[in-house]
Amino acid sequence: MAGTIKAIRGMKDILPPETGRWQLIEQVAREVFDLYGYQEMRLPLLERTELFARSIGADTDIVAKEMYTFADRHGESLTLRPEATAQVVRAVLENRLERGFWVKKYYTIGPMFRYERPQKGRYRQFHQINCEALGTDAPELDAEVIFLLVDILGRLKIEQVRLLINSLGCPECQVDFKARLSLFLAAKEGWCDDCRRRRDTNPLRVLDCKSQRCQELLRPAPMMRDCLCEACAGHYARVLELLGRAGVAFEEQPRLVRGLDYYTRTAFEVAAVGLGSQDAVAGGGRYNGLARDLGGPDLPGLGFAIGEDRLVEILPPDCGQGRQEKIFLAALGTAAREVALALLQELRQQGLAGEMDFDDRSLKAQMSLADRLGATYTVILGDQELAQGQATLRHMATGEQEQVPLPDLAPRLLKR
RNA sequence: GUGGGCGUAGCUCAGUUGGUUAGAGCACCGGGUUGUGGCCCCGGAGGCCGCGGGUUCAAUUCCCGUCGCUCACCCCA
Repeated sequence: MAGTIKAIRGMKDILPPETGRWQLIEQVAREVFDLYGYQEMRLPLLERTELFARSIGADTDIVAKEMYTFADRHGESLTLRPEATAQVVRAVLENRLERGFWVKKYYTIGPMFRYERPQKGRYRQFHQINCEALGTDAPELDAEVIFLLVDILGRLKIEQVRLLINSLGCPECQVDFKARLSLFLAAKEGWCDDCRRRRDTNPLRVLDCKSQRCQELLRPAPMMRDCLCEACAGHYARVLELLGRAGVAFEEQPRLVRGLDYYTRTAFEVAAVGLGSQDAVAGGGRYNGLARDLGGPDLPGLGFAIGEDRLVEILPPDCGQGRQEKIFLAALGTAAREVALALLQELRQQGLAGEMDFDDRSLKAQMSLADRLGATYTVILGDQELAQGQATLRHMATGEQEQVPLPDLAPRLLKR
């Protein structure tokens, strides 16, 4: 329609029946979170810009060119959240939730915003299911978080995914590694334009360049694995061991790096087929220094985000179709409508879904409506039925009909 | 930010080597059943052929621009 207002670029309406798939995903996720001891947080969409600049890293693509940032009416710089982790940590610190010796486990579900060029699986408003666990550096927690993620995907019958894992080490390992990597990169020629740029800005990113030429050149490059300090190496080995014992299939991906600066040690990603180039359905890792970077105490933690939009895409097609039993009341005339409305309310109070038409349509039209709404039974109430204190009950699939006394109708329908 | 592809009915798409009333399928509305849905048959409604400019006697068609969608790069979930 020309001239009508349309949704803005990169943002889309999520409509039925697709909303059923979203509900299913969230329902399963909530069940699993509950099983693992997680509680929900509902957080603001807006935060101070500084929160993201300090946590994600001022030089990252997200902060440097993808955030929806603006000044509010008092001139304060605000940003629509591009991710949730920084915000969860902020909320934990602000509300003093980090106190106590146990592990704090939170999840949050909602929209995130990044000003990127939209494409398949990538929107400017997208939705994440976020898991964060804080309070210990124990590798068992890394394993448990990954179990949780695998559990959600498994219950949703998501097939054909790969769990990629790596360790990014601690800041000390990273300094060592970056130095060695930079020397290596500088000593070689033939890098693509992007990588020549990244050589200076973010050498780690060269590692997962998709250019075949660059990957060739990288073959003899130093590996993060070889730069891990003893503690980090031990931590990583233990995580892999625990995953293996639990029978969780994973692939070590020594080149896996993350685009957010706060990650340390364990980093992982779930890649799916059938999503085009934006194939990361979930990603996460450890962020032991994040709380401190945000002015808080030393609070190790890790988490992940599931890209809900992408998950919906790869969910088996028959999922989330919510086939609710329902009845339709076809009433003819004002008096019948009144009786029908009362009956309908009674059925609904008892938990049986039902609908009726209010616009005095023909029986034919009402039958057609009943069919479209997917009614299993239609109750026909007209003058004839009313006069006899009965209603006609029609089973839609078979077409069988019978006369039922009005008082017996509700019990009859509810009993089946 | 860069590059490719595509914009015709609500949806999926034909079509016009530039020419008079622009088509199909699905969906929608009505009729075939004055109180009975689906299937079938018949009929109907629904289009500034994305927008602006140019070429031309004539543009939905060719050219330029623009906007939008889309895929890829980049980046990430």
